[in-house]
Amino acid sequence: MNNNLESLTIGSFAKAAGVNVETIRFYQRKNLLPEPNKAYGNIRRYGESDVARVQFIKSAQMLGFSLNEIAELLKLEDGTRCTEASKLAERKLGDIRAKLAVLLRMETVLTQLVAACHTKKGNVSCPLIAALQEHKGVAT
Amino acid sequence: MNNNLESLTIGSFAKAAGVNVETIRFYQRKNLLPEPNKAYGNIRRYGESDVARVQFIKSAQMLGFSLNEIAELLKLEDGTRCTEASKLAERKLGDIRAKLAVLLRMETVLTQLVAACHTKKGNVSCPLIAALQEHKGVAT
DNA sequence: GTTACCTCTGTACTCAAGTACGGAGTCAAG
DNA sequence: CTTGACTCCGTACTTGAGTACAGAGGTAAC
Repeated sequence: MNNNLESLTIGSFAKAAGVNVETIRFYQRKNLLPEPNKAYGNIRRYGESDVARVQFIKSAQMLGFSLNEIAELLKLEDGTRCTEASKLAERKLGDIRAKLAVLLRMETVLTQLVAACHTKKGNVSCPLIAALQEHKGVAT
Repeated sequence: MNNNLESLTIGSFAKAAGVNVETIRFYQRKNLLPEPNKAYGNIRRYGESDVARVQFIKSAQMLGFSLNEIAELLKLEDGTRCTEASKLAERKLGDIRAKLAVLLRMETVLTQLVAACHTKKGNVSCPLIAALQEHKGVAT
């Protein structure tokens, strides 16, 4: 199950990670993925950890992080020195908590909307925008 | 405080919403914003609700929603018929909860990382990727 | 030892989401 | 009634994130 040796060619790697081969190459050019040293025959091999890394990139993208920001996050994984890492982590935590707050508010409002629809069965409008504004009432 | 009349020209509107004038026009072309009927002199006027709408778009973008997806979310706000709205809301809730789950996991891991750095003051590496993988162990 | 299917490198194309710009019209102040 | 700042409309350019493709080489199976 934990087959950790570098055994995948770029094609099967891409398939395993659920992306295009060209995407892999693109990430390598961007230094989001290390270019593995090519064993004999000029052909590169990849392992499970590379697959996980690509999936992480994709998850983070879904959350609105750009590839540059993801590169920062990956620096944490890659074990930068501690002070530096912790600075970075704290900044990223800020971003993440801000996103969490907005998403949570969206979730609440949508849940209420769905509930309202189910009970009232009438025309309901959704104060989605207003709900997201609430926190702004505090300080402008 | 709640100055709700349509009083802003596109320039002040853009400034109030924190975006470029061209962005406003672009959103209008994309039907993310209604084009207000131009009063005399061929010049359009905007109100507070338009500002809120643009800010909503920007928030949702930060969270990884595309403009097309945001258009869907805005349909909810705009009071579509209830059955339809509730279907859409439930789908979007799914998206949002998935994002929440990932963000929460990121938050946990980063928090731990920061704590570890502060106490150990040594070299700590961050199992960020591994942490995001955990849920995948259940069903592949 | 050739055939079919891979990989490698590099360059070019695409698509979403803006940004910039040119030329014409508008408006408020001086 | 002109000047400066703003708006309108349309088209073109830019940037981020890939995708596609051409031409050359590798490789495993027949």
